Amino acid sequence: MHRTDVIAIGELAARTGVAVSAIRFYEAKGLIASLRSSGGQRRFLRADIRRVSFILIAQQLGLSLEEIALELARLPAQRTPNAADWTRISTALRARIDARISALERTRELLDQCIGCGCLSLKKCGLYNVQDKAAQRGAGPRYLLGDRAGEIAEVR
Amino acid sequence: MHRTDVIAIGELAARTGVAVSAIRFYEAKGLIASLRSSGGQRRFLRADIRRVSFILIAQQLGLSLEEIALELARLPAQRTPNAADWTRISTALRARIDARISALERTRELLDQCIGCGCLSLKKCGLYNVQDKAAQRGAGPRYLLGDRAGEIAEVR
DNA sequence: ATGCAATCTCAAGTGAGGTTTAGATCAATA
DNA sequence: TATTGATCTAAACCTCACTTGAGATTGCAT
Repeated sequence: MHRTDVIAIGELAARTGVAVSAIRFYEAKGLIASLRSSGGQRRFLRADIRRVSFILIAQQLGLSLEEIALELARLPAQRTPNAADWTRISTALRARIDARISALERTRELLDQCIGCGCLSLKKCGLYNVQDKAAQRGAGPRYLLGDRAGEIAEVR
Repeated sequence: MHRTDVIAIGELAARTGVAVSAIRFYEAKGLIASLRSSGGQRRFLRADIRRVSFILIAQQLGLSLEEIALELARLPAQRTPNAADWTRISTALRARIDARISALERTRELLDQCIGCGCLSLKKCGLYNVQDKAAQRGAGPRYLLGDRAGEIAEVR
């Protein structure tokens, strides 16, 4: 039983290593919620420390704040997530990690083929016939291509 | 020996899958250079297809355009890079890929430990200290995220 | 010679993920 | 009680990596 069951924004910041401004930003984006003191200051539940921690971890795995918000929406807001909550969510993260590793391994394989021949075609040694075939894809926001690490940039 | 030894910006765009505007942007940032036609239109060398391909690959590996510019600055600008050039640079990329894979595997291991214990507690969870800043795509001050990822309580 | 797509420049806009600033108010200590 | 640090809101600003728009010019094909 803690003396204070809610914490101020500064303490949440200190406990998570996140700037106060970022916490307000996360709240504005709907990733966390706050109560208010009589004077209008934010008060957070202790469970929010873990929610913010989750945001940081998920960010490191490449999820956007929007994607993180979707995951967090499935967590209980009013209590500390329990083992079942965490298992569900961390299993989803694991799939994400696996996918990234696979993509990187594929890229590495393709690159290895290139290191020998000096081409960057990422195809089987197209050093002298780079000019074949026209291109496939038009423009588009690069961030949309994020999950396709191995497919990009094949010179055709 | 080719009929056209230089190509227009549209062809470079088509051959790399990058938008014309992005190519102009890369040139403005000094990642690639162009000749000009008598009328002032950009003309690129065929080698620039590979330079642009390199930009895309390096981006996938989490390098910023500024970092990529540094690598590209070590490539010959006025001739097609030879096998030795590409071997040096692609070997550097390979090291980068290896590092990212290792980091992700470490993260996965920590996550696996967490999927049974249900912890999301800062001090105990190794995930909290994982540094994989390059995992993100898209814009934003990623370097700040990375710099802060391991620190605790940077509050002003 | 004409038409039209491609290209040009320069400026401004976009979106993610925040930070900074300004001026005002709150809340815990001396 | 007075003060001082923490917090408040709103809006502006920031970087990165581009895209979009406007208005003018170029260059290839009929």
